[in-house]
Order: sequence, then C-alpha cells, then structure tokens
Amino acid sequence: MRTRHPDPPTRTSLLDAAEELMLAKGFVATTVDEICAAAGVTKGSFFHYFRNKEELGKVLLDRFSQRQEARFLEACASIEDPLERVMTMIDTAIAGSRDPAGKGCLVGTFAQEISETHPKLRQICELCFERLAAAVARDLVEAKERHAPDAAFDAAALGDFFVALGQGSLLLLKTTGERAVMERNLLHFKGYLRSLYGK
Amino acid sequence: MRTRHPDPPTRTSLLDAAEELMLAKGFVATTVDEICAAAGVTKGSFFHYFRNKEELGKVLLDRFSQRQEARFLEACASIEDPLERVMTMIDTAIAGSRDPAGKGCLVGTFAQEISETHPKLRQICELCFERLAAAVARDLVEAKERHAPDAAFDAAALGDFFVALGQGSLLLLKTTGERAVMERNLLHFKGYLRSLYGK
DNA sequence: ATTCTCATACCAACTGGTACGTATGAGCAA
DNA sequence: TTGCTCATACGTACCAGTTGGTATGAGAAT
Repeated sequence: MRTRHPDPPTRTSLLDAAEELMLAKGFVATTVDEICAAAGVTKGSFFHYFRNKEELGKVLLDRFSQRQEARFLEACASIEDPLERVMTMIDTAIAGSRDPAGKGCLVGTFAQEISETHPKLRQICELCFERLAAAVARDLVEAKERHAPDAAFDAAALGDFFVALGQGSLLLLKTTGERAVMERNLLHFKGYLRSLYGK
Repeated sequence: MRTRHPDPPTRTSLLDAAEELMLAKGFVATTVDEICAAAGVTKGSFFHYFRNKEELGKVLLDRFSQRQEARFLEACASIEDPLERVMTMIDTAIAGSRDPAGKGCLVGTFAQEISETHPKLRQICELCFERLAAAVARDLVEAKERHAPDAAFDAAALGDFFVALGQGSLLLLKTTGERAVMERNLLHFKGYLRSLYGK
C-alpha cells in the first residue's frame, strides 16, 4: 500500500535524483525532464508532487539542511564544554569532506545562482547559514567567557567565519577537485581557535 | 567605421552588461537577449563579437581576473617584506569589499554552476584561484623562513585558506546582504597570521 | 578625385530545439 | 464511486544560434 503519504517512493526518488543533479550542475541548469529521467518517472509524476521547480528546490533545501543539522547534533549533543563541542563539529565537517558520498552543499550551490532570481529560496539559504553560524557563535561566545574572558577578540564573528571557510572550501573542492582542501582549511581553523582560547 | 582593432565600444558595452548581469544571476540564468538589451544592441552584434555564449564567458573571466590581479599587484608591488605584502593584500581585499561597486567575484560565481557543464570555463576558474593562492602561499612560506622558522604549521596551505575564506565570505554577502562579513572574516585572518608569525 | 572592392560593424527576422507547465485520463485502492 | 497515483500528449514561451542582409570606411585602381 503506497497510498497514505508519509513518503511516497516516487517522490523520494525524484528528490534524490534532483539533489544529485543539482549538486553537480546547480538549480538552473538542471531541468525537470532530466530529473524525471534520472528518477525513472515521467513529468506527470513530478508535477503531481511539486507545484513547480521552485517548490522542489524549497523542499530539497529543507530536507538537506535538516539532515545536515541532525548530523551535527548527533555528534555534539553529548558534549558539554562549548569549545569541545565546536571542535567536534569541525571534526564532523572534516569527516564529511572525506566521505566521497558528500558531494557538496546544496545551500551554497543554490545561494550563488538564485539569490537574485528566487527570493524565497535565497531566504531559506540565508536561514540555513544563519542557524549554523549562530550555533557556532553561541558556543564560542560561551567558551570565551569560560576559557578566555579577558582576551580581545570578536567571538561572535567566528560563526560566520566558520560558515564562510566551509563554503569557500567546498567551492574550491568543486573547482579544483582536490578533496583535501576542506580538511587542511578546517585544521587551520582549529589551530586558530586553540591560539585564541589559550591552547 | 568606429575604432578598428583595439576595443569597439559595442563589444565593451556587451562585456560590461554581461558582467553585471552574471554577477547577479549567474552564467546560466543570464540570457544573451538580456545582455543585448542591457547593452542596447541586437543579437547580431553579440554573435559578431563572440562565437557563442561560452566564449563570452571566457573573455569575461579573463578580463575580470586580469583587473583583479592588477589591483593586488599595484597595492603590494613596492613592499618587500612577504608578511607585510600579504597583510596589504588582505587590506586591499577588505577595501574592495567596502566599495559598493565591487559586487562580487565572477570566478566564484562561475565556478559553482559551470564546473560540471563547461569544462573549459571551470579550468579558467581553477587557474585564477590557483594563481592567487600560490602568490599568497609563496609569500607566507618565505615569511615563515624569515620570521618563524621553527614553528610547526603548514604555511603553504594558507593560500587556499585565504581564497576559500574570501570566496565563502562573498557567498555569505550575496546571501545575507550583510556587507561587513568579508571585513570581519579577513580581520580574523589577519589575527591568525599575527598569532602564527609571532605578532 | 572618383570609383571599385572588400573587410568590418551592426541589425531584424527567423529556426530548431527545449524548458516549464497543463490537460486529461488510466489503473488501482478504499 | 471516489480519490490518489502516475502516464501520455500537448501548449506556450523562450533561448542559443543562424541567415541574410545594410552601412560605413579604408585602400587600391583608375
């Protein structure tokens, strides 16, 4: 019985196919027909489940960011020291970059090309970035109070720093194909944090 | 007859229009018709000057990166200390991010969306990134020999670090519209360099 | 100087293909 | 029957690129 809808397989396969294609070629260059072909269904199905291409993008973005957030949460939830928590998050990101299945970040891919043309998608991307940055910033601000209360640096800004460094590394990876970039950059970031928080 | 060889104004206005549009909407989403309309010429002219849209992209990319490189060179050429040179480069980048005319980086914009679909353009982007990263890395390696020969960090990797941080910051800027991100992130980077090279 | 030639600069209309989206109905479960 | 799932077939718009021109000016021939 595939009637009642937690998750119709056709819809899921459409989402999976779209995600893979769009991670590689972006939102605009990926056509609905391509997605349907890759998913092994026809356009009728596509427009049965999604009002239009933009809505697919929205759903895809939500699904992607939710997964990502769950991964981070799972890795860090049990750690109570805020600095340790951030360090573990960085390690999680490094591990993700090693995994050949992790082909990039949908949020970054979308943000580049549709921020001017699809305001709604842009807003979702902004929210995703903001949530991640805020989580890191919160921990690092708390860690500063705890470990280095007298130091003079802007801990709150390090959330954006982390997001930017990660997204930039992914862009470099996509362009050069050199998988190790992300890891090297994040290790430098860890070094920076250690220097800020007194080893 | 207008100017002969050097730089027909029609061609230049096509390039200018294309650059502005593509910085905002990307390569794929910007249509040739749009470019022509913005430049105030017809499609016939476009295809008189460019074999196809991809060639326009190539020319645009070359022009953009050449300009950028000239700006950096002008700012740093006279400085002989390698660490000072990098610091000045960072300041130049910060200054560029303050200027409302600097609307982003074509290389980063293109790299995201065409790395899978237009191998030639991807290669140009890769080269641009590599040249910048290599310049920074060279200086920082030399600076390490000079200022911190015994420290244990990977100076060569800092070239990619700088490029990634810059590109990521531009992505954040595009997504959130918050212009100050680039400056905050690059200031943190300067702080990191100071900590590595012994203030 | 006048005319002929030819390359460059530009334009308007069109073509083939493709993209998104719709109309409609078949198959099946409840 | 009724409603959900999915397919076939089509419509409309638009996009990259082409065709077939016109206009202008440089240089050579006359």
